[in-house]
Amino acid sequence: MHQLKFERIPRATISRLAVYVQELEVMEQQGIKVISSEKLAQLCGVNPSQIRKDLAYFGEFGVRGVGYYVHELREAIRQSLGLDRTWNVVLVGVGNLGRALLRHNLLRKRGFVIVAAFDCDPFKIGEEIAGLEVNCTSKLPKSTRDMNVEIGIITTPPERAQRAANYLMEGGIKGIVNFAPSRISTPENISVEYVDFINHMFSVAFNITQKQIRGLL
Amino acid sequence: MHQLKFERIPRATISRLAVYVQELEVMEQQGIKVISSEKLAQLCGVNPSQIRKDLAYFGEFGVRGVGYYVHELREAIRQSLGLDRTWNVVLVGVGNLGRALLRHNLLRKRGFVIVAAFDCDPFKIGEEIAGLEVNCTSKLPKSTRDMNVEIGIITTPPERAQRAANYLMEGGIKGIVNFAPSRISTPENISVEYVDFINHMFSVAFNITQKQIRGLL
DNA sequence: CTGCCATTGTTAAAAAATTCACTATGCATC
DNA sequence: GATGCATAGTGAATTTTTTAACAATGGCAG
Ligand SMILES: NC(=O)c1ccc[n+]([C@@H]2O[C@H](COP(=O)([O-])OP(=O)(O)OC[C@H]3O[C@@H](n4cnc5c(N)ncnc54)[C@H](O)[C@@H]3O)[C@@H](O)[C@H]2O)c1
Ligand SMILES: NC(=O)c1ccc[n+]([C@@H]2O[C@H](COP(=O)([O-])OP(=O)(O)OC[C@H]3O[C@@H](n4cnc5c(N)ncnc54)[C@H](O)[C@@H]3O)[C@@H](O)[C@H]2O)c1
Repeated sequence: MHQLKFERIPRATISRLAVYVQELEVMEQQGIKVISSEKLAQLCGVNPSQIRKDLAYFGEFGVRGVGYYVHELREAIRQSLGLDRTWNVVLVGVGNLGRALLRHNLLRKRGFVIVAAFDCDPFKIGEEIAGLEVNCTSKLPKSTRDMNVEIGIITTPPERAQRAANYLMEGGIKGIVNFAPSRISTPENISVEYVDFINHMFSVAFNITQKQIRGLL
Repeated sequence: MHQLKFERIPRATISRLAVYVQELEVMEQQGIKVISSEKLAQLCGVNPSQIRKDLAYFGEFGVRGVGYYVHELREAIRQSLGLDRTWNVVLVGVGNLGRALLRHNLLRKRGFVIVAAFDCDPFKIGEEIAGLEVNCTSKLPKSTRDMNVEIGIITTPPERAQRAANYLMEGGIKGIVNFAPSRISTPENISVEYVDFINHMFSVAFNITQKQIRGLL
């Protein structure tokens, strides 16, 4: 009776589901078999209703009076999000951050496999990082088509992000995760996400300032 | 008549303000002197009312019939957020990501100065990165107090994040930006922000999947 | 097999955030 | 100095998201 809802799913829900998955994995490692929304909520720093609601978008995964089976819930979320498969990814801009991401194993663990890396700097082309050779950006469109890549990661300087995005789109990419602090323009059918860490710095600074101001009153 | 409002300011507003600042800086470099909420909204991918509302939390910065003076608006936002000063920051966990952040100059440009870096790996201690010597984590609490550090960045593996946070709190830190994918527990008076990039990967993957499902119907 | 307990799934209420629509006002022009 | 125009500021309406409350139900004890 549930199976597929046509409600729009809030962006914030996806964000939280990522957190749930992470916490569930830790529990699984610790051998915890069952968890209630109450306890999970506590660990994730959210409201228990919120968890039940988030999950309700996708189906019924719990057992009333018992809770959620940790392993099954994790699997259910992964499936719901379309993460129960491998996604081919390319990375554009092999600088400090690009290298860190290439060497990072969490992506692969989640099914995102970086199959190629590109840079426009001749000194970087040919270099090998994490078992991957850096290629010239001009080869990007053909490579991504040949390798059936669906997602592109941009880690170029901000003023180059649009150019990188254009290459990716030329290569038939369907989604972009942009780490550069600049907006890019793309047609409607491309999903774009911006990873911005400076806003978190702003937020912490602002909160500290606020508390100090409040404290003075 | 405005000066200080006691409304709670939405987290999302701060996030957008960071985007506005970035776009305003680009305009300033291009020599653009004045911008309307309409145009800025277009560049930032938001609604013009949203911009006016966001700014209204802090004051009146525009000129009716004209728009906003780019430089003044940028300054006004920076001031409103408490970014018109220098923030001393320390970083814990000098791995791939930690190094990338240490070498990154956007932080400094925004007034966040990393004054010390710590790691527990004896092979890393003593190494110099971006003009900063890596110190032993055991020295962290004393150092942060001595250097008047207010913000800590965590880039350790997730299972070490809590420990890193404890050291930071021992050092009298007021806010934490955690790049590790694990929740940390802290007393109320510490501001914590989680930088999570995997949820953006999830989101793009999910959106692509959704579109494909929709397309089939 | 019955009834109780715990905890989910869900509906309703509340709160928060966004967008709209309009009012106010600074600036330029005549 | 008055008039028109463009655009900011703002209160109200709308939409979205979160939280609370509770009815439904699986498991377990007796
Ligand atoms: N370093 C960090 O910790 C960090 C953190 C968050 C965000 N960022 C952002 O990520 C981006 C990269 O940061 P970084 O520190 O790695 O910078 P970087 O200068 O070290 O690396 C940028 C790389 O992109 C390459 N490049 C430039 N134009 C290109 C193009 N058109 N096509 C392909 N490659 C191109 C350069 O050759 C260079 O290798 C920046 O936008 C930065 O603001 C960095
Ligand atoms: N690499 C990336 O691109 C990336 C991106 C996003 C998030 N992250 C997250 O950031 C964190 C760091 O990632 P990484 O790739 O740099 O890992 P890494 O293993 O390269 O670096 C971790 C560093 O932390 C140090 N460390 C461990 N325990 C410590 C402790 N108790 N005190 C001080 N230092 C300690 C280690 O010695 C090591 O140098 C991880 O949690 C990762 O999930 C990484």
